[in-house]
Amino acid sequence: MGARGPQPSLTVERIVAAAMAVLDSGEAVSVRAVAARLDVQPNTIYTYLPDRAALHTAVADRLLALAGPELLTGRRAGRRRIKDYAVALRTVLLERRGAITLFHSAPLSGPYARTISELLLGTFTRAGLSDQDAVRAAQSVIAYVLGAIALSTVNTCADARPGAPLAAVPEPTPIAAQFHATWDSEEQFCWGLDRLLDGLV
Amino acid sequence: MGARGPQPSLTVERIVAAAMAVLDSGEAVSVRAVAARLDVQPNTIYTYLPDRAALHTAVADRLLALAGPELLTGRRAGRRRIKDYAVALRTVLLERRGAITLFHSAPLSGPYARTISELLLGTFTRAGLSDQDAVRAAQSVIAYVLGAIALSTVNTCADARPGAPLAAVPEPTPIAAQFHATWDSEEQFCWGLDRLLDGLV
DNA sequence: TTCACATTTTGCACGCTGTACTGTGTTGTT
DNA sequence: AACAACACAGTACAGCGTGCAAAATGTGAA
Repeated sequence: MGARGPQPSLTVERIVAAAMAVLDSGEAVSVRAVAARLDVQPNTIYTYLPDRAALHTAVADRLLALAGPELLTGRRAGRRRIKDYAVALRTVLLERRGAITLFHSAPLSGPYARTISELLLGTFTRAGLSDQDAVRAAQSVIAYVLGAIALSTVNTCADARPGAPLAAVPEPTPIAAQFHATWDSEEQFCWGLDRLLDGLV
Repeated sequence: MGARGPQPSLTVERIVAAAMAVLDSGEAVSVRAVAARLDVQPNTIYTYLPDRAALHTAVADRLLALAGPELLTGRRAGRRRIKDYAVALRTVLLERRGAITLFHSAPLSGPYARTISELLLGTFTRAGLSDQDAVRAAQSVIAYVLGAIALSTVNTCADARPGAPLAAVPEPTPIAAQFHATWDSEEQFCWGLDRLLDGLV
């Protein structure tokens, strides 16, 4: 039965690994860049993955795994577990330029994404929330975490630009200056996450 | 002094308006699409804006304005104002495919972004928060709102794809099915925002 | 052993993107 | 009238995702 034709030279696994290498090297995760790293024509990728979005989904899933889903298990308090994983994910994503954008061009449908959803849901139901509220809580946490990371990268990448601000901007209030200076602080990230969790559990 | 050379045929204002028209028509906001709508060569845009990121920043700022910053003022409770504006922004961004992505490729440095920052900060300080906590609270709210909208669009756009899931996925728990079905619900959005605000004020 | 066929991989191509460079024409200032 | 500043077009390049046809390659059946 089955496998006629030349032996496949790649696997999805190897493609994702190459994509991770591309990401680590600072380049964008394009189909062509990944193919080049595998010494293969770009089209070959399409034998294993339907399109670029699938590639992005797979890499995003790998990043979720890299952050260490095991942090979401164990005997510590559920709240502590969530914070640990969120901080680890933040680190993983901020260390790689362009990593967070993968989450915007591809759905969270990979196996690790599902695992993490389940773990989050379990944590919240064990904390006493109803099924529906657990769903809402988990989605809220994910929204906050990914949103915060996205804003942090967007605003820190941009401050390198000296550019003219398009329109005359009035004096930034002292408090507003502080506002724009602290986007990428881990402490800020944790503070907001703690306040959200205050409302959840 | 000043304006030598031929009279400019465009303004940043007209460019942003054209970009909004492009966005409303469902196309992506590319330099070329905007230029085409203005019956102008793509390069002409660069006379008025330094690069694509600046265009995106300007359009993102316009979207923030379209949501109605006046919702953030007035005599109603601060919490209510925040919720009203967040819901309006959500609607504005979800109505336009690709709108949220503008916030990921461009910094929030436009005048309306600053205005909204100030209004948020004012709301939180008036609620009794210290300057530092107001900064943190405002950033947290922005992170949640933009993150939730991003996840909502990513996951609803993707469900249209029938595609193979890359790897054998086990039975989705009933609760997990619910999880993936409610990404784009306004009620879910408000619930999470309420919980966050519970922790903030 | 030979043939047919399924399957991978390639080569080529198309249309799209952002944007750098060069030249041309218009304008206000000297 | 000459000049300098400026807007704009034309051309071009390198990159992107990906569709399609042909070639290479291996296995199962005859």
